[in-house]
Amino acid sequence: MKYNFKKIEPKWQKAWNDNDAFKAVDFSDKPKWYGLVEFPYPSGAGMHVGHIKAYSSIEVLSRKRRMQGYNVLFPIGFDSFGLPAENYAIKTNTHPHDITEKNIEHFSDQLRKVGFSFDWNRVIATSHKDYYKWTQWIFEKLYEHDLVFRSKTLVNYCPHCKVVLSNEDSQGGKCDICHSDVVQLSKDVWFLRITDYADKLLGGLDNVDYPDSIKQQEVTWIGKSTGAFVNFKLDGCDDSLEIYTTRCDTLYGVTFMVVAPEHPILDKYKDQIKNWDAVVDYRTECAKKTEFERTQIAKDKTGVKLDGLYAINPITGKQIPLFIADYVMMGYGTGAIMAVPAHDQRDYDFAKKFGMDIIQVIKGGDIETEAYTGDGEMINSGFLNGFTNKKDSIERMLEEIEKMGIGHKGVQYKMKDWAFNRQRYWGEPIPLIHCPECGTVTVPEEQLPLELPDVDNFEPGTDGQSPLAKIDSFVNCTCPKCGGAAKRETDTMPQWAGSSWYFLRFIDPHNTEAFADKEKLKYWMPVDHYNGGMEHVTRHLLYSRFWHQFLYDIGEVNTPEPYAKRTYQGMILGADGEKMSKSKGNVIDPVDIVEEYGADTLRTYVMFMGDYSSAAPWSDESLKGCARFLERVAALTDIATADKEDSKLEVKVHKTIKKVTDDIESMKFNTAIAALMTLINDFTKAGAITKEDLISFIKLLSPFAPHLTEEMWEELGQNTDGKTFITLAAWPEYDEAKTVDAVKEIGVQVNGKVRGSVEIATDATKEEALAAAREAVAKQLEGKTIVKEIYVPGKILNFVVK
RNA sequence: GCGGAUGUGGCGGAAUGGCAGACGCAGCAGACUCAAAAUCUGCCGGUGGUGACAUCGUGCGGGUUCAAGUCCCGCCAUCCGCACCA
Repeated sequence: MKYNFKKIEPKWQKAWNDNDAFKAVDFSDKPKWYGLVEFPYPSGAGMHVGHIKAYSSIEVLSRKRRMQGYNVLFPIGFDSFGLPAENYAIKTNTHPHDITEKNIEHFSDQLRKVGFSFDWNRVIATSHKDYYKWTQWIFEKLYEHDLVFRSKTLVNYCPHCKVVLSNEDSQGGKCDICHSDVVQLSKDVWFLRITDYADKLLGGLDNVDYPDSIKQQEVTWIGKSTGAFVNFKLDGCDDSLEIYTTRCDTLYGVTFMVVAPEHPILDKYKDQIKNWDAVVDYRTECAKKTEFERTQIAKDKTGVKLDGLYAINPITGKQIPLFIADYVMMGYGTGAIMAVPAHDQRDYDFAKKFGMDIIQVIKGGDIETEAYTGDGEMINSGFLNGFTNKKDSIERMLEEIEKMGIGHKGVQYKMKDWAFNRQRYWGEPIPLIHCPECGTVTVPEEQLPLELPDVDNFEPGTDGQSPLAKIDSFVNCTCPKCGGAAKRETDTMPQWAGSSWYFLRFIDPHNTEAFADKEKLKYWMPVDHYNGGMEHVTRHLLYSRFWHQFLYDIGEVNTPEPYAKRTYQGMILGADGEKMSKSKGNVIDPVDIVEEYGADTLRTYVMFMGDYSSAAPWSDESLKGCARFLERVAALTDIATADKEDSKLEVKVHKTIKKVTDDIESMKFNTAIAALMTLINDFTKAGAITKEDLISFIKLLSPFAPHLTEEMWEELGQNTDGKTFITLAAWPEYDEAKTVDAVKEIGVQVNGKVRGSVEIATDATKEEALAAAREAVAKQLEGKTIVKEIYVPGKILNFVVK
């Protein structure tokens, strides 16, 4: 058969579509399998080869599962709210809605051209009102359960995008969207109380199949630490200063305290602070720095001593000085620390610079040169003296602190609550109403969705308000509670809101009564396998687990965790080994490849190019190698003429079935394809093969190259009615007994070095094997005494000689 | 600094402790062709040797083992994530 991808790819895409070949059936008796990929943001640039790689793993697994008799749900949709569309709208004076719909069309077309086996009956888009109705509904549930709160605090702000960002959206001090420096501003912001779920988010990781790298990254991001809160009385004042520490047992070594420049205690006691001007100057200086700068200047400690304000070390009763310094952050712990210079390098550096006392309380190290952070016997510490175990001394001190009533045990997280409102247009309107009489009220459920109104000007206001604030007809409303005049919240939800629950909507995308039917949820959840990018681990993955855990807690879903298994793909780099980018001119457009080489070649290549979770550079030459492979596959119909199966070939076919079956399961797609290439080499050498062998071969290949194999399947007379697809045919079985060679060539070693090889029957006795081996290396054994003979059947023969 | 990963030919990469380099790419040689492309066949880690063969070889240094890319100890390098986190 000649390989004409231009003809066969549209032919089979149409046939699959016309026959609903990939339709997922609710409540089917077959075992269910829910495979998920991260739905794309429909950008103007169209699909990236990265999308193809990210989707191909679940695509291959889905196709294999269908052949193995599963009822497969493999859906696709669009994460269609977001800033790029809005920015583009501003630039080109168009409407984000129109741009988005056009891009969705374009993306759908591209995805179909690659032949992905999505169930297109279930397509969703987060910007459609029948979808965001339920995003708003879930938000209201969160609100009802006190997981939404408003607070005026220091938040991350992107001056370029003019929006407040969550901590997750400003990792590394850079805006997630435009990569410009984020600044810290005090703003009145809506938060989701994700920290209430910190322990559940941690604990849930024990019950899911995620790679360690992903689990570890989430654990680090959540950043749980256990320690103690301790109150230090301010000398001559009624107030105490509360600190957080993980080493309360070093209390005897505290020689000063440091508070963050933004700490409220400063303003309260500004009359007592004699050098208030210096304090204000220092604060101004700090406020100028971005979060990034502040954490980068880690070497040189700066600070100002508070003149006239002192604290009392509660355990020693000694008066100790107070400082402000920007190495203490307002956002972690209490924004104040007890400094133990002898055993904390930061405190040590600070103490050296400002001439503070350094009292050693743990034996070890050399306090003259640096802080000692290791373990050791407690000294200079009253009742703790002699303790050698850190755990015991902390325990004992905690007891004392609680007895004295100056503190208690506590837990801290690095993760912060989720800053949730965005001062932008193209997102879900937050369904809240501000009533002067009743306070904040949610939009009644029957009024959802709260529709995003049309706007002429998408430019965000300079006053830090969303474009919606300019629409009087939207802003002014009546309070659902008292009927009085009220105003709507005009900010919208962040990019991540819609994607925090989309996998649930796929289960029942057209439901108008609920976000999804409970019975259907019970049938399909959890997602069996979810593949996506490493960059979403501390964003989308964390957020969606949080929402799902919440929905579980209120009885809306039946599984505590949304995803049973999560994997990730490695990036496809440009041919130059650099990350693909327009400015470098190394971007590969998947549609160009489909047009020039066909979708099957593209699909096979992205799965063959290397280890799935590692980055690998694009190579046009290697791509051509895959095109050659498929051409050779097509030509196999010409040699499928043998009547009887060659027994050697039979073993090879069974071995390949086993290997491909197992390798796809463990996501070793590259070696699965390599095994098929090896088999085709064997087929070619044999000159003629049976039709049965060819059928097994094309079945194994069909998840990777579905169009070509579908055409061959038809050519081989297996699809006479036009709808008996290979895509739905039974996956080949192998016979374990037939995966073993009757005779195998085995290496023969002398003192661990290979000196020959010998063909040995699989059922040969040890004596027979050794006898044959002795002959094979007779030259090396001559004049030597054999000390030991090792025979590992099927593996190796080794003689230890003297 | 902490956490995770990786290090193997010219390149992408294979190897449940058992003949390192499967498979593919590139390269070389040959066939076909007036020629080129395509295709097919063969070779293809380094060094020495016409050759069978010898010898070295999986980031570096040690160790365990009949046998180490793989296990253990100590380094080095690169990538990713977190980071003055108290």
